[in-house]
Amino acid sequence: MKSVYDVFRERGFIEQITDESQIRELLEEKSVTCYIGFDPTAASLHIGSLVPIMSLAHMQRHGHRPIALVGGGTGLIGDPSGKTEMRQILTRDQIDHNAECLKKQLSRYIDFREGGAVLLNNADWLTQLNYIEFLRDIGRHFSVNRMLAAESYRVRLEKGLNFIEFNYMLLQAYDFLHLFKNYRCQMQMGGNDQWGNMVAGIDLIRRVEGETAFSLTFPLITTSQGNKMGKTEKGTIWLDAELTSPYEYYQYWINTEDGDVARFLALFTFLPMEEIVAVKALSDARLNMAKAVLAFEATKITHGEAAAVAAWKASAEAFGVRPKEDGFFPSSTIPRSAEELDTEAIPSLEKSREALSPGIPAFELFHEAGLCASRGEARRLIAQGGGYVNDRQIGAFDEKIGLPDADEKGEIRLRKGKKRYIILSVR
RNA sequence: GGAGGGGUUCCCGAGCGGUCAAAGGGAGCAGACUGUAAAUCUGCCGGCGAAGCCUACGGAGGUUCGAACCCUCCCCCCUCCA
Repeated sequence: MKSVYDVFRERGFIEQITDESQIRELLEEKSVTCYIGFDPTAASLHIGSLVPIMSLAHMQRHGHRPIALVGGGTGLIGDPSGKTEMRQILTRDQIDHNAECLKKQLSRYIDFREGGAVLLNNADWLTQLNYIEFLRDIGRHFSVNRMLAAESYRVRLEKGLNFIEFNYMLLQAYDFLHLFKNYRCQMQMGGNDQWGNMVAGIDLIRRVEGETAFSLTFPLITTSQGNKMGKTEKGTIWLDAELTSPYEYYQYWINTEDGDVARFLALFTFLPMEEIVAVKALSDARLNMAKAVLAFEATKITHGEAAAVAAWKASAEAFGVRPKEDGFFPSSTIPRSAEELDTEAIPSLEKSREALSPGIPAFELFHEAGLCASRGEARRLIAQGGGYVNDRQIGAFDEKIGLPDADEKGEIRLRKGKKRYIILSVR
């Protein structure tokens, strides 16, 4: 059986790693406890956290013990990076609330039940620290000279760095030490920007405990366009179904750029690599089959099978079914035939008969349906030919939309451009 | 604490008394082309609207017929000196 190390390697999870051969051996031979920190700055995680999440899931699947660490302590100080943003000082209550939400969310991917993964909040120990003690016990192990030489600080030294930010490394290193002592956590994983902090933690553990710990960083995942993942017109793609519906989530993935499909399948699904490799042989429109599989599997992991099927049905209804060739991704549970498609998962809006019978000007409807941010935008959109009713281009911005436009199911399909649908149903 | 430089529309960044809803770029949206891809070209890109009005250039006042642009105070950021 493949070790989780091999899995990380072949699926593209590894950017940097401290001691490759030792880590490989360790992961092959025994159950290892590892941790990743998550910032509780919001009540939901987004796509940017998916790589860390998937890595923890892989760890658990291979018999290791993941710790998801919510950064409640650092959240109390406020993440000082990013000078344009106000330092958001979250209250303990907010942090606790967010931590609860994150736990619930992470439970979809990782099993936190007894004996499984562990969820911790570093506020539990960081807020208990005594400054003088901390300086004497921990601070003395850190060389300022060395910290200043670190790559992660060098950039900041030109732009300005305040003391809180400078301390961040110590706190994170202390977290690692704490987990090492109390949970025998030997490995930290995280984004590549965390490398310096992780190494500081390893260093601290060596100095205080005289033992060796490890770290592994993930590459910063960008699209082949060089963009950060998870940003669209509507903003962040969240993992919470309330914030980003499964349908939208599915749509995000199915719109993956050609060059990213195989890489994303490896990172964001559990499908076997042997099947993913086959994608490389696909090109042009046939590659779209793989995008559908990616979208389906990714949606399934985050929102469950039923939601994924609903998103698939709605997408197939709106955009047409993408054929799957026989033997294509046998491990995927994506629907293979299009029997009953429906539009249930497509965002919808209800309107009463009375409201619709006189007809509503198209631009007002587009605005109200949330397809356009303002009436002005809706006017422009329609004037430029980007507004459609039931796949018919709307001629004038104030064209009346009403009951005659409804089909036998009492549905009117509003569309913005090629991709965004809203179903208006007559109540 | 002292000296200097800054805070402009989603981001970067011009503007430095009227012609400024504010150049240019990026992002975004739409159209054409397509494969719900990319690239390319074109148009749009504060709100409400028929002219016009309203809200915007860190905050609060002031000078002016008129201020993003001048003055005063305040807040924040950066650089150098202590």
